[in-house]
Amino acid sequence: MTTVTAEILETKDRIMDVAERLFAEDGFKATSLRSITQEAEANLAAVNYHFGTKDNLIIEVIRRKLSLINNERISRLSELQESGTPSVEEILDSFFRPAFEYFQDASQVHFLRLLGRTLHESGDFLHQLMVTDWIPLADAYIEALSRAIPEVSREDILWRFHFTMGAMIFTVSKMDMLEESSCGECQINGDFEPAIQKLIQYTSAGFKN
Amino acid sequence: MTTVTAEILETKDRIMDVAERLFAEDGFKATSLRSITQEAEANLAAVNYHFGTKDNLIIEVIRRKLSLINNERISRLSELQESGTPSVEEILDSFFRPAFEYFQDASQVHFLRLLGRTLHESGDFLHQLMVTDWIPLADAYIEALSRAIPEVSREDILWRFHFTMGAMIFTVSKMDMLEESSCGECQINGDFEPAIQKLIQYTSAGFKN
DNA sequence: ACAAAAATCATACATATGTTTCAAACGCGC
DNA sequence: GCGCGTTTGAAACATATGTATGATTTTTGT
Repeated sequence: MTTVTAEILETKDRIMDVAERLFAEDGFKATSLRSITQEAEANLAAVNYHFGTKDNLIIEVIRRKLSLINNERISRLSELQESGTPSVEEILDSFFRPAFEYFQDASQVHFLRLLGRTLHESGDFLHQLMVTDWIPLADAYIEALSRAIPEVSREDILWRFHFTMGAMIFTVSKMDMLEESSCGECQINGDFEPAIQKLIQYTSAGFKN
Repeated sequence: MTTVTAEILETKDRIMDVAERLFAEDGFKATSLRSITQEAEANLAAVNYHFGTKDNLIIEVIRRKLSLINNERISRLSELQESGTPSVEEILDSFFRPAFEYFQDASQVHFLRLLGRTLHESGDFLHQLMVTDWIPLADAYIEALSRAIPEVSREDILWRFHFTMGAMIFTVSKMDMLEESSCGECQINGDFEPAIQKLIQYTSAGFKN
């Protein structure tokens, strides 16, 4: 079956959706295939049928949306570079915004959280993702940033890019922390715009010394 | 036995040391008690005897050093505040430095990595640590930062403190990434001073807009 | 309508896990 | 040396896990 019924999602997609959320909430290792298939109303064997192994499942889960985000990043960065040398703010905007706004559906925040968690785990599957998906992207951005602030040494660019990743990842994966208790003022409510603005303001200031 | 033999560590300490490293390397859930006790040359039952449960083990592992770091932070912050209103740089220095330099032994970087990983996991034990150890500390620092830059709204202070945590955590838990491949220039070699300097420079610039 | 392919299902398998149990060994004060 | 609390030891328990296996149902192409 390759045609999609409008009402009911394919088993494969249901599994990926549930896996995405559960991996994000409880972590990769702590999430059992049984809890995934049960909630997805699929058979346990379905995950091995469609994905082979659990490792392959999370790889496909991450890649299906990360590739969209990263393609959008590259696309926007290229567009910026066509009309001159973009500013640090413009570069960072093209990096942050796709991650936040590509999925306006607030439920998709699970994916961002999963991404953040995964970057802090050291599984073998992560290394594969890094090499194929991350390093080329990072190189393009470091190059662009170097041109935007040539007075900053390449070593410092790398440090600050690293810091910036940390700020962004922590923000997306701990967004619920910001919404609760100690920070009643900063509500998100599915509107990421303030978060993006403040993140750009903070990180661009850090970049420009 | 409560007296410590100079040569040989107590079983309890050996278990904690190994657990700290393995939790940091592979994650909490992925690290089995058997792999810990085997490497610590202890019996499997020893962990349950000394710690009760696995959850309790990681709590004790984290707390034994985090409390030292946090006490040092509070101590340095208080000292700063005794002689006037400290600058953002001084405040952040008192926050970062204890985490990096409290353990000059380079092997203790495992603890920092564990701390970073743990903050991105959502176990029940984490919430307990947050309430008792983290929130009071964060409040003190947010208060100090508010006084250092009164022109910045409290909402922005919270956002920027959040970003700063992300930058720091990602740095300590991914320090090996900085040391390899894409960043041949930035070597650490057990000397955290450059990392601290660059982190302070970056985050203080972000704070001061 | 029918046969081939794709997908689903119940179930089994082998293993790994945290935890418990209870006996043996050990350390120390007397 | 002895007795007692503390610590270690080997093994068992109950359960959870990822994966594999065939049979069965559903879908698809013709």
